Amino acid sequence: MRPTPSTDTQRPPTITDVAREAKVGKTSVSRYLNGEFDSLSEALRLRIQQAIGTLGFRPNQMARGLKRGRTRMIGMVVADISNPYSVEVMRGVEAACQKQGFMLMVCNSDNQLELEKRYLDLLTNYRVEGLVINPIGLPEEDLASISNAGLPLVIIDRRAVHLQCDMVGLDNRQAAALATQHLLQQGFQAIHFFTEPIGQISSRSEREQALRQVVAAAGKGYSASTVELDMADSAALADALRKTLKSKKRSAIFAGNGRMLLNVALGLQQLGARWPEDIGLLGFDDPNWAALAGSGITGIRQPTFDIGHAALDFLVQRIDGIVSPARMQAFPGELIVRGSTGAPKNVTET
Amino acid sequence: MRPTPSTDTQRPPTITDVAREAKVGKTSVSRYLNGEFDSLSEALRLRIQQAIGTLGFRPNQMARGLKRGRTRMIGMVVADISNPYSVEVMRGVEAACQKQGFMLMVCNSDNQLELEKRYLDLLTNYRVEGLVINPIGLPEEDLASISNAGLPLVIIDRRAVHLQCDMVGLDNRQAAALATQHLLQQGFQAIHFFTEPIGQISSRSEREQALRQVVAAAGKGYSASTVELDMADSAALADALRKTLKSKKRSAIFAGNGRMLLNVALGLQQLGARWPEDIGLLGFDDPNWAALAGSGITGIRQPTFDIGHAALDFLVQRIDGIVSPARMQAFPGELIVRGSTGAPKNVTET
DNA sequence: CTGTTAGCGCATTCAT
DNA sequence: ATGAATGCGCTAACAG
Repeated sequence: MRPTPSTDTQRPPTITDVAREAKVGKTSVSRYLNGEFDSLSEALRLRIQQAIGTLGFRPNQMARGLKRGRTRMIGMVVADISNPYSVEVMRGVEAACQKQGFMLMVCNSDNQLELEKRYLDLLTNYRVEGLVINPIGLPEEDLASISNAGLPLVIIDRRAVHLQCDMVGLDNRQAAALATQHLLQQGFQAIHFFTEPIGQISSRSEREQALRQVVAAAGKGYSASTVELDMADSAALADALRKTLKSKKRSAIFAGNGRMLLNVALGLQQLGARWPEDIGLLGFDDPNWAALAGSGITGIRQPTFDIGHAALDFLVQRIDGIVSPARMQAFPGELIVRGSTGAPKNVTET
Repeated sequence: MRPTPSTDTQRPPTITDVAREAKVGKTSVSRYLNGEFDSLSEALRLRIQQAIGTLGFRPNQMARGLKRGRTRMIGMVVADISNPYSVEVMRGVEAACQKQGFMLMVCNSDNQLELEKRYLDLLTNYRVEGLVINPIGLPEEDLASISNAGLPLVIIDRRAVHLQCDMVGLDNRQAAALATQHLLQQGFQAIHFFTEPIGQISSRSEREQALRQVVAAAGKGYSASTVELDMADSAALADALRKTLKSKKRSAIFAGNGRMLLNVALGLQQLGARWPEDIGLLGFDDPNWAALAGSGITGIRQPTFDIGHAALDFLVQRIDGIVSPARMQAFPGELIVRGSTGAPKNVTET
């Protein structure tokens, strides 16, 4: 007996096939699939189980979704999947999804607004039951239209002003203040905040504001500056670094996120500058390589997994029909101190 | 006029709603949706367009999928999403998906075999049209059952022996040989391959074999050893490192992937060992922080994005019905030389 | 060019 | 305890 001919691409067996094979009605099979064993005789249950096995039947989720009006799918759109921060958040979301019986569709908008829109559309069309989004900018209009359409939505790492929807993220003010105080304590007098363009992005502006506030409160003699940089523009970065290194005061660079921290560190290295001897260095996200770079880089660790998990929990509550005003959950950041913010000492040679 | 009452969760408008609103038949709306404008009068087209707009109608992909028998969804299961390698591959797959009009569902099996199985099941139930998988071990049985069910499948970074399906990955032998030759040229005599448990995982064993082969060909005086380590077991790692550091010969550690490289570097740092002074260091994956660690770490860069892209191209060909024996595409690796494999010199003090 | 009809695979009344 | 019939939103014949 030779294998099935070219028509190897059999369409998958349907509930009807199972019913026929088991010599029962489709209804009974459906009941079996939904675990309604109370209303099934032992005999039927066994026949059905048998039939499903021999046919290799798998219930079509599309059809179920269509019928029940719920797909058990969650969509997630991430601004930059190559940022480990996003990946960690995603892991939290996924773990929570699994506990709750949802399937996660992840899309990477790759920092392109157009792509983000497209994915939002697509996910909507696929009738996901909820959306977790870490938006690029903050296309409040687009998001509003989604939210208004009744689709539950939770935003990560951004605070929307005009939009009524749940938000989860870091307590940026607390975290930035914590780090800035540390820098001042360590004797740094000029703090340079290196960030991607702040624009309308709340997490960035909150970090900047808190930084400035703490520095201002420290009195004169202390200064804060902000450098907005495009991640791709390494020339601009080098310029800014050179300028910063010339500062008379004891200076430190505060990187707005893990990627920026990487770029800054690489840039400093190329310029032959070392931390903390030539300049202090500290960044958000505490990437896993932070201990390796020179004498280690001080960082702010975010509870990324929890953030993702919390986001999905919010979402599921909405899906389950809870009504409540928009909520906001801000997790505290933790300061991990390493060599790059060591006390000023120019004594390297013994 | 107060806002819509509690029933704010309106079900989305359907094609029927549009048809009624535009005073046309559902068929015409369907035609409109599918771009069959040739068979639509200007008048109808406009009315439909109008109706879609005012209703905010979005075609239900589930229903379309059910009807047409194709969902335009691709499933991807990744063994470890927190490995940047996987993320980069995923970006390649996603980019290709978009070009081809597919939607990608990504799942992270988190190195748990059970989870992997579950996700494979789930994706199958959702009737994805193809599967890209970077398997944990190589559950050939499970994969075989999928493949035999007629679902196109492409495996990433693994070579399946008994399984007939397309594979995409690195040319592990070439890459490992290239790196090993470099180490020998640089004067290293004992090469220690640090890897996660090799098991049935072809990429790992191929790397090891190529390494041993090159070392063997170099003649006596040269030696190769393999250390298999669980990523979580830092004590075992420390032990292994201590042992390696005691070696009389000029030694180098060859890390089996980026994560292992990170752990090794951190471990060495904790032991106070430096590269290349105390030991040579080199690893697969060339992580983006490699230049920052000490005098930089030499790495093997993989064309991850291309790998992902190629995988999806293979997959789509299968989906489009191409019949051909299992194919295998192996991309070459590139050696990025940095300080960690510098020539042996114990002259650090001037 | 346009509309009517009949399912896609499944869950759900409603009978029996 | 079981099954027949109906419809979810959409596309694809098949008529006009």
